[in-house]
Amino acid sequence: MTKKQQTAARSADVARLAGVSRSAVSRTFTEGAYVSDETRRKVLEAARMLNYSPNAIARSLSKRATGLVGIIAADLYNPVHAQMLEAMSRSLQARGFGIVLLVPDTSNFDEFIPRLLSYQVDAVITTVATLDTHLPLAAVQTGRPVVMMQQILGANVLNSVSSDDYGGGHAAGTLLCETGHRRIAYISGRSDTANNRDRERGLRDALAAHGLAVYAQANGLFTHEGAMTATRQLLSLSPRPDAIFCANDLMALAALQVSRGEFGMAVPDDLAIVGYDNSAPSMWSWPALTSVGPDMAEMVSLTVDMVVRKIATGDATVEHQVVPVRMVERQTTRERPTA
Amino acid sequence: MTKKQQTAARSADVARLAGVSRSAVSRTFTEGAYVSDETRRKVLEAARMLNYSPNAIARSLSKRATGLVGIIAADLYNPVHAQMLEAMSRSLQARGFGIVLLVPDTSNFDEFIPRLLSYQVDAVITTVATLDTHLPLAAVQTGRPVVMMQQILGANVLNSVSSDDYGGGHAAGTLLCETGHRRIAYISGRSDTANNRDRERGLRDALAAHGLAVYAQANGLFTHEGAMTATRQLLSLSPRPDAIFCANDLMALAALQVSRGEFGMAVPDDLAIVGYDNSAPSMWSWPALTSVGPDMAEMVSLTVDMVVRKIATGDATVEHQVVPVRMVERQTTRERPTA
DNA sequence: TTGTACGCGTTATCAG
DNA sequence: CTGATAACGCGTACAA
Repeated sequence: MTKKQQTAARSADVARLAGVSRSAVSRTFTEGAYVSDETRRKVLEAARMLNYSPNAIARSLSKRATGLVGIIAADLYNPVHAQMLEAMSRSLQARGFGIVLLVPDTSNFDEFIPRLLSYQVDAVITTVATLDTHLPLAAVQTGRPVVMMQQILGANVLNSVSSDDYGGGHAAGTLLCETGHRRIAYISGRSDTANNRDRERGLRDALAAHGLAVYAQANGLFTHEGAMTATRQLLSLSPRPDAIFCANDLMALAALQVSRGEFGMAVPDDLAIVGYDNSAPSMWSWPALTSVGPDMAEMVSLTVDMVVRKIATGDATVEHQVVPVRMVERQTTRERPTA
Repeated sequence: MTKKQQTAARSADVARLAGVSRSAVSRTFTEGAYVSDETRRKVLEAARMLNYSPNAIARSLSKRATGLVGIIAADLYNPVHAQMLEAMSRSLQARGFGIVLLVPDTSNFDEFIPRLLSYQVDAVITTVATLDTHLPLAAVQTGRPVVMMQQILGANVLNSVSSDDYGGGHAAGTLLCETGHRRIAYISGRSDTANNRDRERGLRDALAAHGLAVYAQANGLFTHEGAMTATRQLLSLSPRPDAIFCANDLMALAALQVSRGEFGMAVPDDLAIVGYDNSAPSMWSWPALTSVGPDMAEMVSLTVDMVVRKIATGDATVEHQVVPVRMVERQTTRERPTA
């Protein structure tokens, strides 16, 4: 049919076929440039025939902007991260940006950032809570906007859009107190994260307001496996806790599994469980998991807005946005007594 | 400390500082090029001082290769897709490639492929099972390697690395028959996918070999919500099925939830459930889900090998790789009688 | 409105 | 082994 096009058509080819200059072709494919309708028509016609589309790489070199946003993501086995990545990608794409994905490997973190930057991404978004601060900082030094979707300990000089971890922990503690629990345990996440620190603080303050302290605590490292061990520890206490708050849903599912499967406990009658993130799997378990978490769509929307704005304006001020969280009561907690 | 570098250093800057030519700088940063140790040392020194790293965009333009691989992914809420994306990214990065992620939106599928191609990716990998065939075909027309990690109906002209769906369905059917089930139901996935077609065929053939037919069937569309409805339908039959095979894990979790939560059934005593994919959540439920699925690492490895090889050699022959599946018996099926 | 000429930052080629 | 010079494909003053 068409001739075997070993090499793609360039703007020069289109120009020749349309009988115009290369500039005319360029302008036709540039938003808001002066081209007569007649010229534009001829160019588009020729472009269609040659199956031409502008080379974004060359365009980037000339415009000194790539229209690419770098996303640093990891732990995609955690549904909340996967969901965030997908939503972010959709939103960015809808705004005309492309995405360069970077999945850092714990071994060679440092090699990757330079590589990401070498692709001249216009901005960087990161969703990893345990990043070394010097990585995003390296990106910042190049003058690119960097937005973190997790607070990173000691990285206050970076833009961030995070959720109200303190409020979330507080809400969980309050719910458990108000539904009559007295021995409330906590399965924490990695202690080097602001997420864990703030959720824990919120929990403690809520319990204190009800005259309680955390009954017991174990570190689940944000992983399912870690939380299985942690749950076994906590449930070996005597008397057992009557409620567990977990710093994420993955760990709460582990607590559910262990308490029912290994200890034969009834949930929520013997043990109430509250997770964090309000991720999809919290709806998939039985009983379905009570969980507190942010409006993900809102977080993504704020982040993308911020990034796009900073790219456009070059605004270099540091901003911190915090989105509120919402408690979603499902089946792993008792119903609140009607006031 | 360092002077505010509004604009990044270029190779010319390094060359000037090192007292050499731009070519020398280029060669220093090019694998296996002739540079004297002395020159290299001077260049690296200057580069370090200026915090220089080569501009990959400019390099791409000149080399006519970007080192970028496009990945088309979607449905990241499905853990198996998220896991695959992460593993693929890691593997590709380890091989020196960067990743351009594309999350197609059902509305404007067609706009995205050209955009992906405009970034001159060296190859395209797709994990979406319901892609329109003309999209990957468009990529193929540009001469780039395209590898699909799902068989797409009617796309035999595209390279593929897929798992043995027929064998998986067959294994599930066989297991259920051998553990004494007689009323085996099937919750299918989207009927426009090869995945669903082959898993179903495998199931039917396995049952037939035991003198059975599928007791009942409902379409769960590969989604959790769809499967909840499907499960309700199936369990409303009288007599009820005594086993359900689901075309993915998400749907199996829904079956588990509904059968226990809404119908008060015991699993696996009243009802056996088998999922597909052997994804992470299959280990998180209680009882843990019996599931059949491929070795994901193997699939990723084969895919990346194929892509890298085809990029390097320009080999345009079409290949189909099929990786075997493995049945992982957990707690939602009875133990096999000891032979 | 159109075309010319130059620049974007790098690599490949080819003399030295 | 090194350095000048020409691509790579496109955007954009500038002059027409």
